[in-house]
Amino acid sequence: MGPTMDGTKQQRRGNTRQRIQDVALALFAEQGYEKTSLREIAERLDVTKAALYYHFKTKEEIIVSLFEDLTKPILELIEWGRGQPHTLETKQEIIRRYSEALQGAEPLFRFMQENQATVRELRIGDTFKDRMRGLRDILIDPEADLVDQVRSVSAMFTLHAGMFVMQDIEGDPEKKHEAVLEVALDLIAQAHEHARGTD
Amino acid sequence: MGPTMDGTKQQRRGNTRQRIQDVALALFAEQGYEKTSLREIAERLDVTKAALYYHFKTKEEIIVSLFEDLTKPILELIEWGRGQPHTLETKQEIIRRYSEALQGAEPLFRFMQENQATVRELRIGDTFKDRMRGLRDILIDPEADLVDQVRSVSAMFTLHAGMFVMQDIEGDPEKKHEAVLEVALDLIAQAHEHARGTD
Amino acid sequence: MGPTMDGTKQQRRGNTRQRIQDVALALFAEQGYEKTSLREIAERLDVTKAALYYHFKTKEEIIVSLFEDLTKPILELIEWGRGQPHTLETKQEIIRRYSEALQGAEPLFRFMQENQATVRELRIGDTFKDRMRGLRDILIDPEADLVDQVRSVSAMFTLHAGMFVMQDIEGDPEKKHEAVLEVALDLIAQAHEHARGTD
Amino acid sequence: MGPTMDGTKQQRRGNTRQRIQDVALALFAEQGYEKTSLREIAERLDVTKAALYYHFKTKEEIIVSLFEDLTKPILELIEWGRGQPHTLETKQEIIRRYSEALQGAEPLFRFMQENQATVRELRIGDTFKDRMRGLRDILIDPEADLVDQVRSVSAMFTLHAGMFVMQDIEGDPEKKHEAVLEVALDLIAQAHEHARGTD
DNA sequence: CATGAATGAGAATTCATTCAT
DNA sequence: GATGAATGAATTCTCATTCAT
Repeated sequence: MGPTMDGTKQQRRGNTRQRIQDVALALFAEQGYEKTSLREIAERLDVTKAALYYHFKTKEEIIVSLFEDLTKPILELIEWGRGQPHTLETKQEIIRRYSEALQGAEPLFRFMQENQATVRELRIGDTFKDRMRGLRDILIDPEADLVDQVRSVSAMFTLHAGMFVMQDIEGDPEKKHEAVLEVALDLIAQAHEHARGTD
Repeated sequence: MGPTMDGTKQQRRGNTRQRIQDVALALFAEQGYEKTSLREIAERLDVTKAALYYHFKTKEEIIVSLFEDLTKPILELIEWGRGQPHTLETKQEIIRRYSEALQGAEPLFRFMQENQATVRELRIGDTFKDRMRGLRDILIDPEADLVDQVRSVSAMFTLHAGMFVMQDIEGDPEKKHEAVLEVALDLIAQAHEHARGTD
Repeated sequence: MGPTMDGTKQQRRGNTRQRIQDVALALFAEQGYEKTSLREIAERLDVTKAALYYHFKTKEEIIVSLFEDLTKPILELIEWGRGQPHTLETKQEIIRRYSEALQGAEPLFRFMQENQATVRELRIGDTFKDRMRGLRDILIDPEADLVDQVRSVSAMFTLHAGMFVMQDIEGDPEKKHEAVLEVALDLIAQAHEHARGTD
Repeated sequence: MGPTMDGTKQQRRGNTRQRIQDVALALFAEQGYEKTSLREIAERLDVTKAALYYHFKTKEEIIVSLFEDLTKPILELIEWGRGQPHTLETKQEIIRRYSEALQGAEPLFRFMQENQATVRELRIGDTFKDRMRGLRDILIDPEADLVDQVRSVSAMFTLHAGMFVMQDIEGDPEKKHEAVLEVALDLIAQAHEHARGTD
């Protein structure tokens, strides 16, 4: 007498919350947050709007929960980075792992990138900005040349651009990804070298 | 008993269309397109919503008109670039002028960047993408190494990042701008050099 | 074989039913019936909404049960009054005991007074009106002068007003209560005297 | 081509706001505030819900506007009373004019009385309480005997009771009204006399 | 040029209620 | 005795848009 008596009907177990998150994220990423209505999410799941409200108190809470669940790796990355010496190796490791984290939650980050205006007004807005700043502060030497500071920021944004803009450049995705990572690592290396020379 | 009975009130001549555009752009850039209602725009201008409809047939047309008015420099830049040889000098000139164009219409580009999901669904979406691609095709050598192609794209995005993300790095705005430009030019130069070697 | 099937005093072992009533009454009295949701009641008790439905078939049944439990003294008072002669003493006793009944179930009566529009649509509405009429018919001599009939009604309402409006007049609560009772008794006495004179 | 082209259609002039107020007050008084939905009001007027929102920003604003329009006489009465000496004549005049004011806006006052719990949460709640206190302070001598203070309050509440409760006592409405007024005046007189004696 | 009045569609949210477990 | 999960109906409110004047 398990909770699933047949495989034909949908499994109404404890996974509804998860399914809401999945569908919501897909729609948010595709159409944007404002353009995605709860009606649409509910319809796609074949439940009522009220069911969504059983699992999430507000529409915002859906995106907040996604954010919290999916950006944990980045939070951990920042915490790890803070404890490391500001060496080139650390920075390279940050870039590499950040790249991986981005890929691990691609739809969420596409959403964050394409709905910045919206996100700014949401509760996650500040949290997100804080994290970006956290990463930046690990990558940047505050006394470094301004140009090199820009290089570090540029490295991060190259990864972002790599996710979205590079998509319509032809080529093997795997290869493109490697190329993006290489440019980012290169920028970081350039930024770091000069800084050393300046020391 | 015309609309202007005294000269004390603001000059309600023929500039209403322009004023609508200004206020709309400011609000779109600040809050996003969906979150900005026509009521809000009208209120800020102290006219009725219906007045907006005298000047623009739809809400979308307001943003379209802004886009068309403000991105003309970029369109011209692309046309100019297409007629030039693919030399480093050309590319550098493109980067320089693109940077200027971005600054000349900062709120619009901030809006485009922060409302990508929305923009994609709007009529301007495709136009914008086409322009980005136009620029890219001038900057990129299709036979170049993938890594160098990424460098070129990265140069463009460094300019974008420079507009928005760099804002909360401290420093003289003028100097920051120069630094951003330098990194972009540097990336372009690196991309070009290798390509030459490959030739 | 229902969980509550005895006519004697309740005080069931599982006191949840009682707790629901207590919390519900407190909230109904504070915020009104419509503004108080079952979710709120359940949350305050730290049970689920469904638990409420185990004890009461509907929201209305909660207030009905409260009404029935708490107005029994008044029902008994009416029954007692009906068997008495229409003397001044009887009327005075009614007023005195009514005043006590009101105080014994203050939150309920505050609720009834402040939610008349709602109560009217509920099942208890008619019952309540019947009781009020019952009391009135004991206090009023139908052949008495209209002015004296008003005096009798006014006596009752003075008690009501005493409960709620007098609260923000300063003074010892006990003393205020006595003063209210005195005015009510006085009105009844005046009404009665004239009636006698008319006889 | 005046605003009315035919008599068949409803007169869509400047009276919609007024019509909304009328229908809303009727429904609020009949069913209570919460039980009356904007849909119902709109349907009864044969306009859309959105039309209501053109004239009133929120549901609450409808009742606020009614309150402000209809209780002005009472406000003026209080202001007048404040400037008068605290004689019996003044108090009697207050009672008389208050009684008239109540009758002039009967549905509103019935609504206020029967929806006190709701009104308390609304913006008008405090205003209303203030007015009641204003009246009370004119009628009451603060150094008077507590019993006489109660008499004054009771006079006011007799008028209230007279509006609503007396309805189901048989008799000519005009006569009943006079009787109610007489009892109220009587209470005020009794309260005043004693006070004089105490002075 | 512009307004006043209105609409139709749709949004997020809340509620009392149900029922299998 | 109670819960977890869900529903259906309703609610307040907002928005882009229209049109006669």
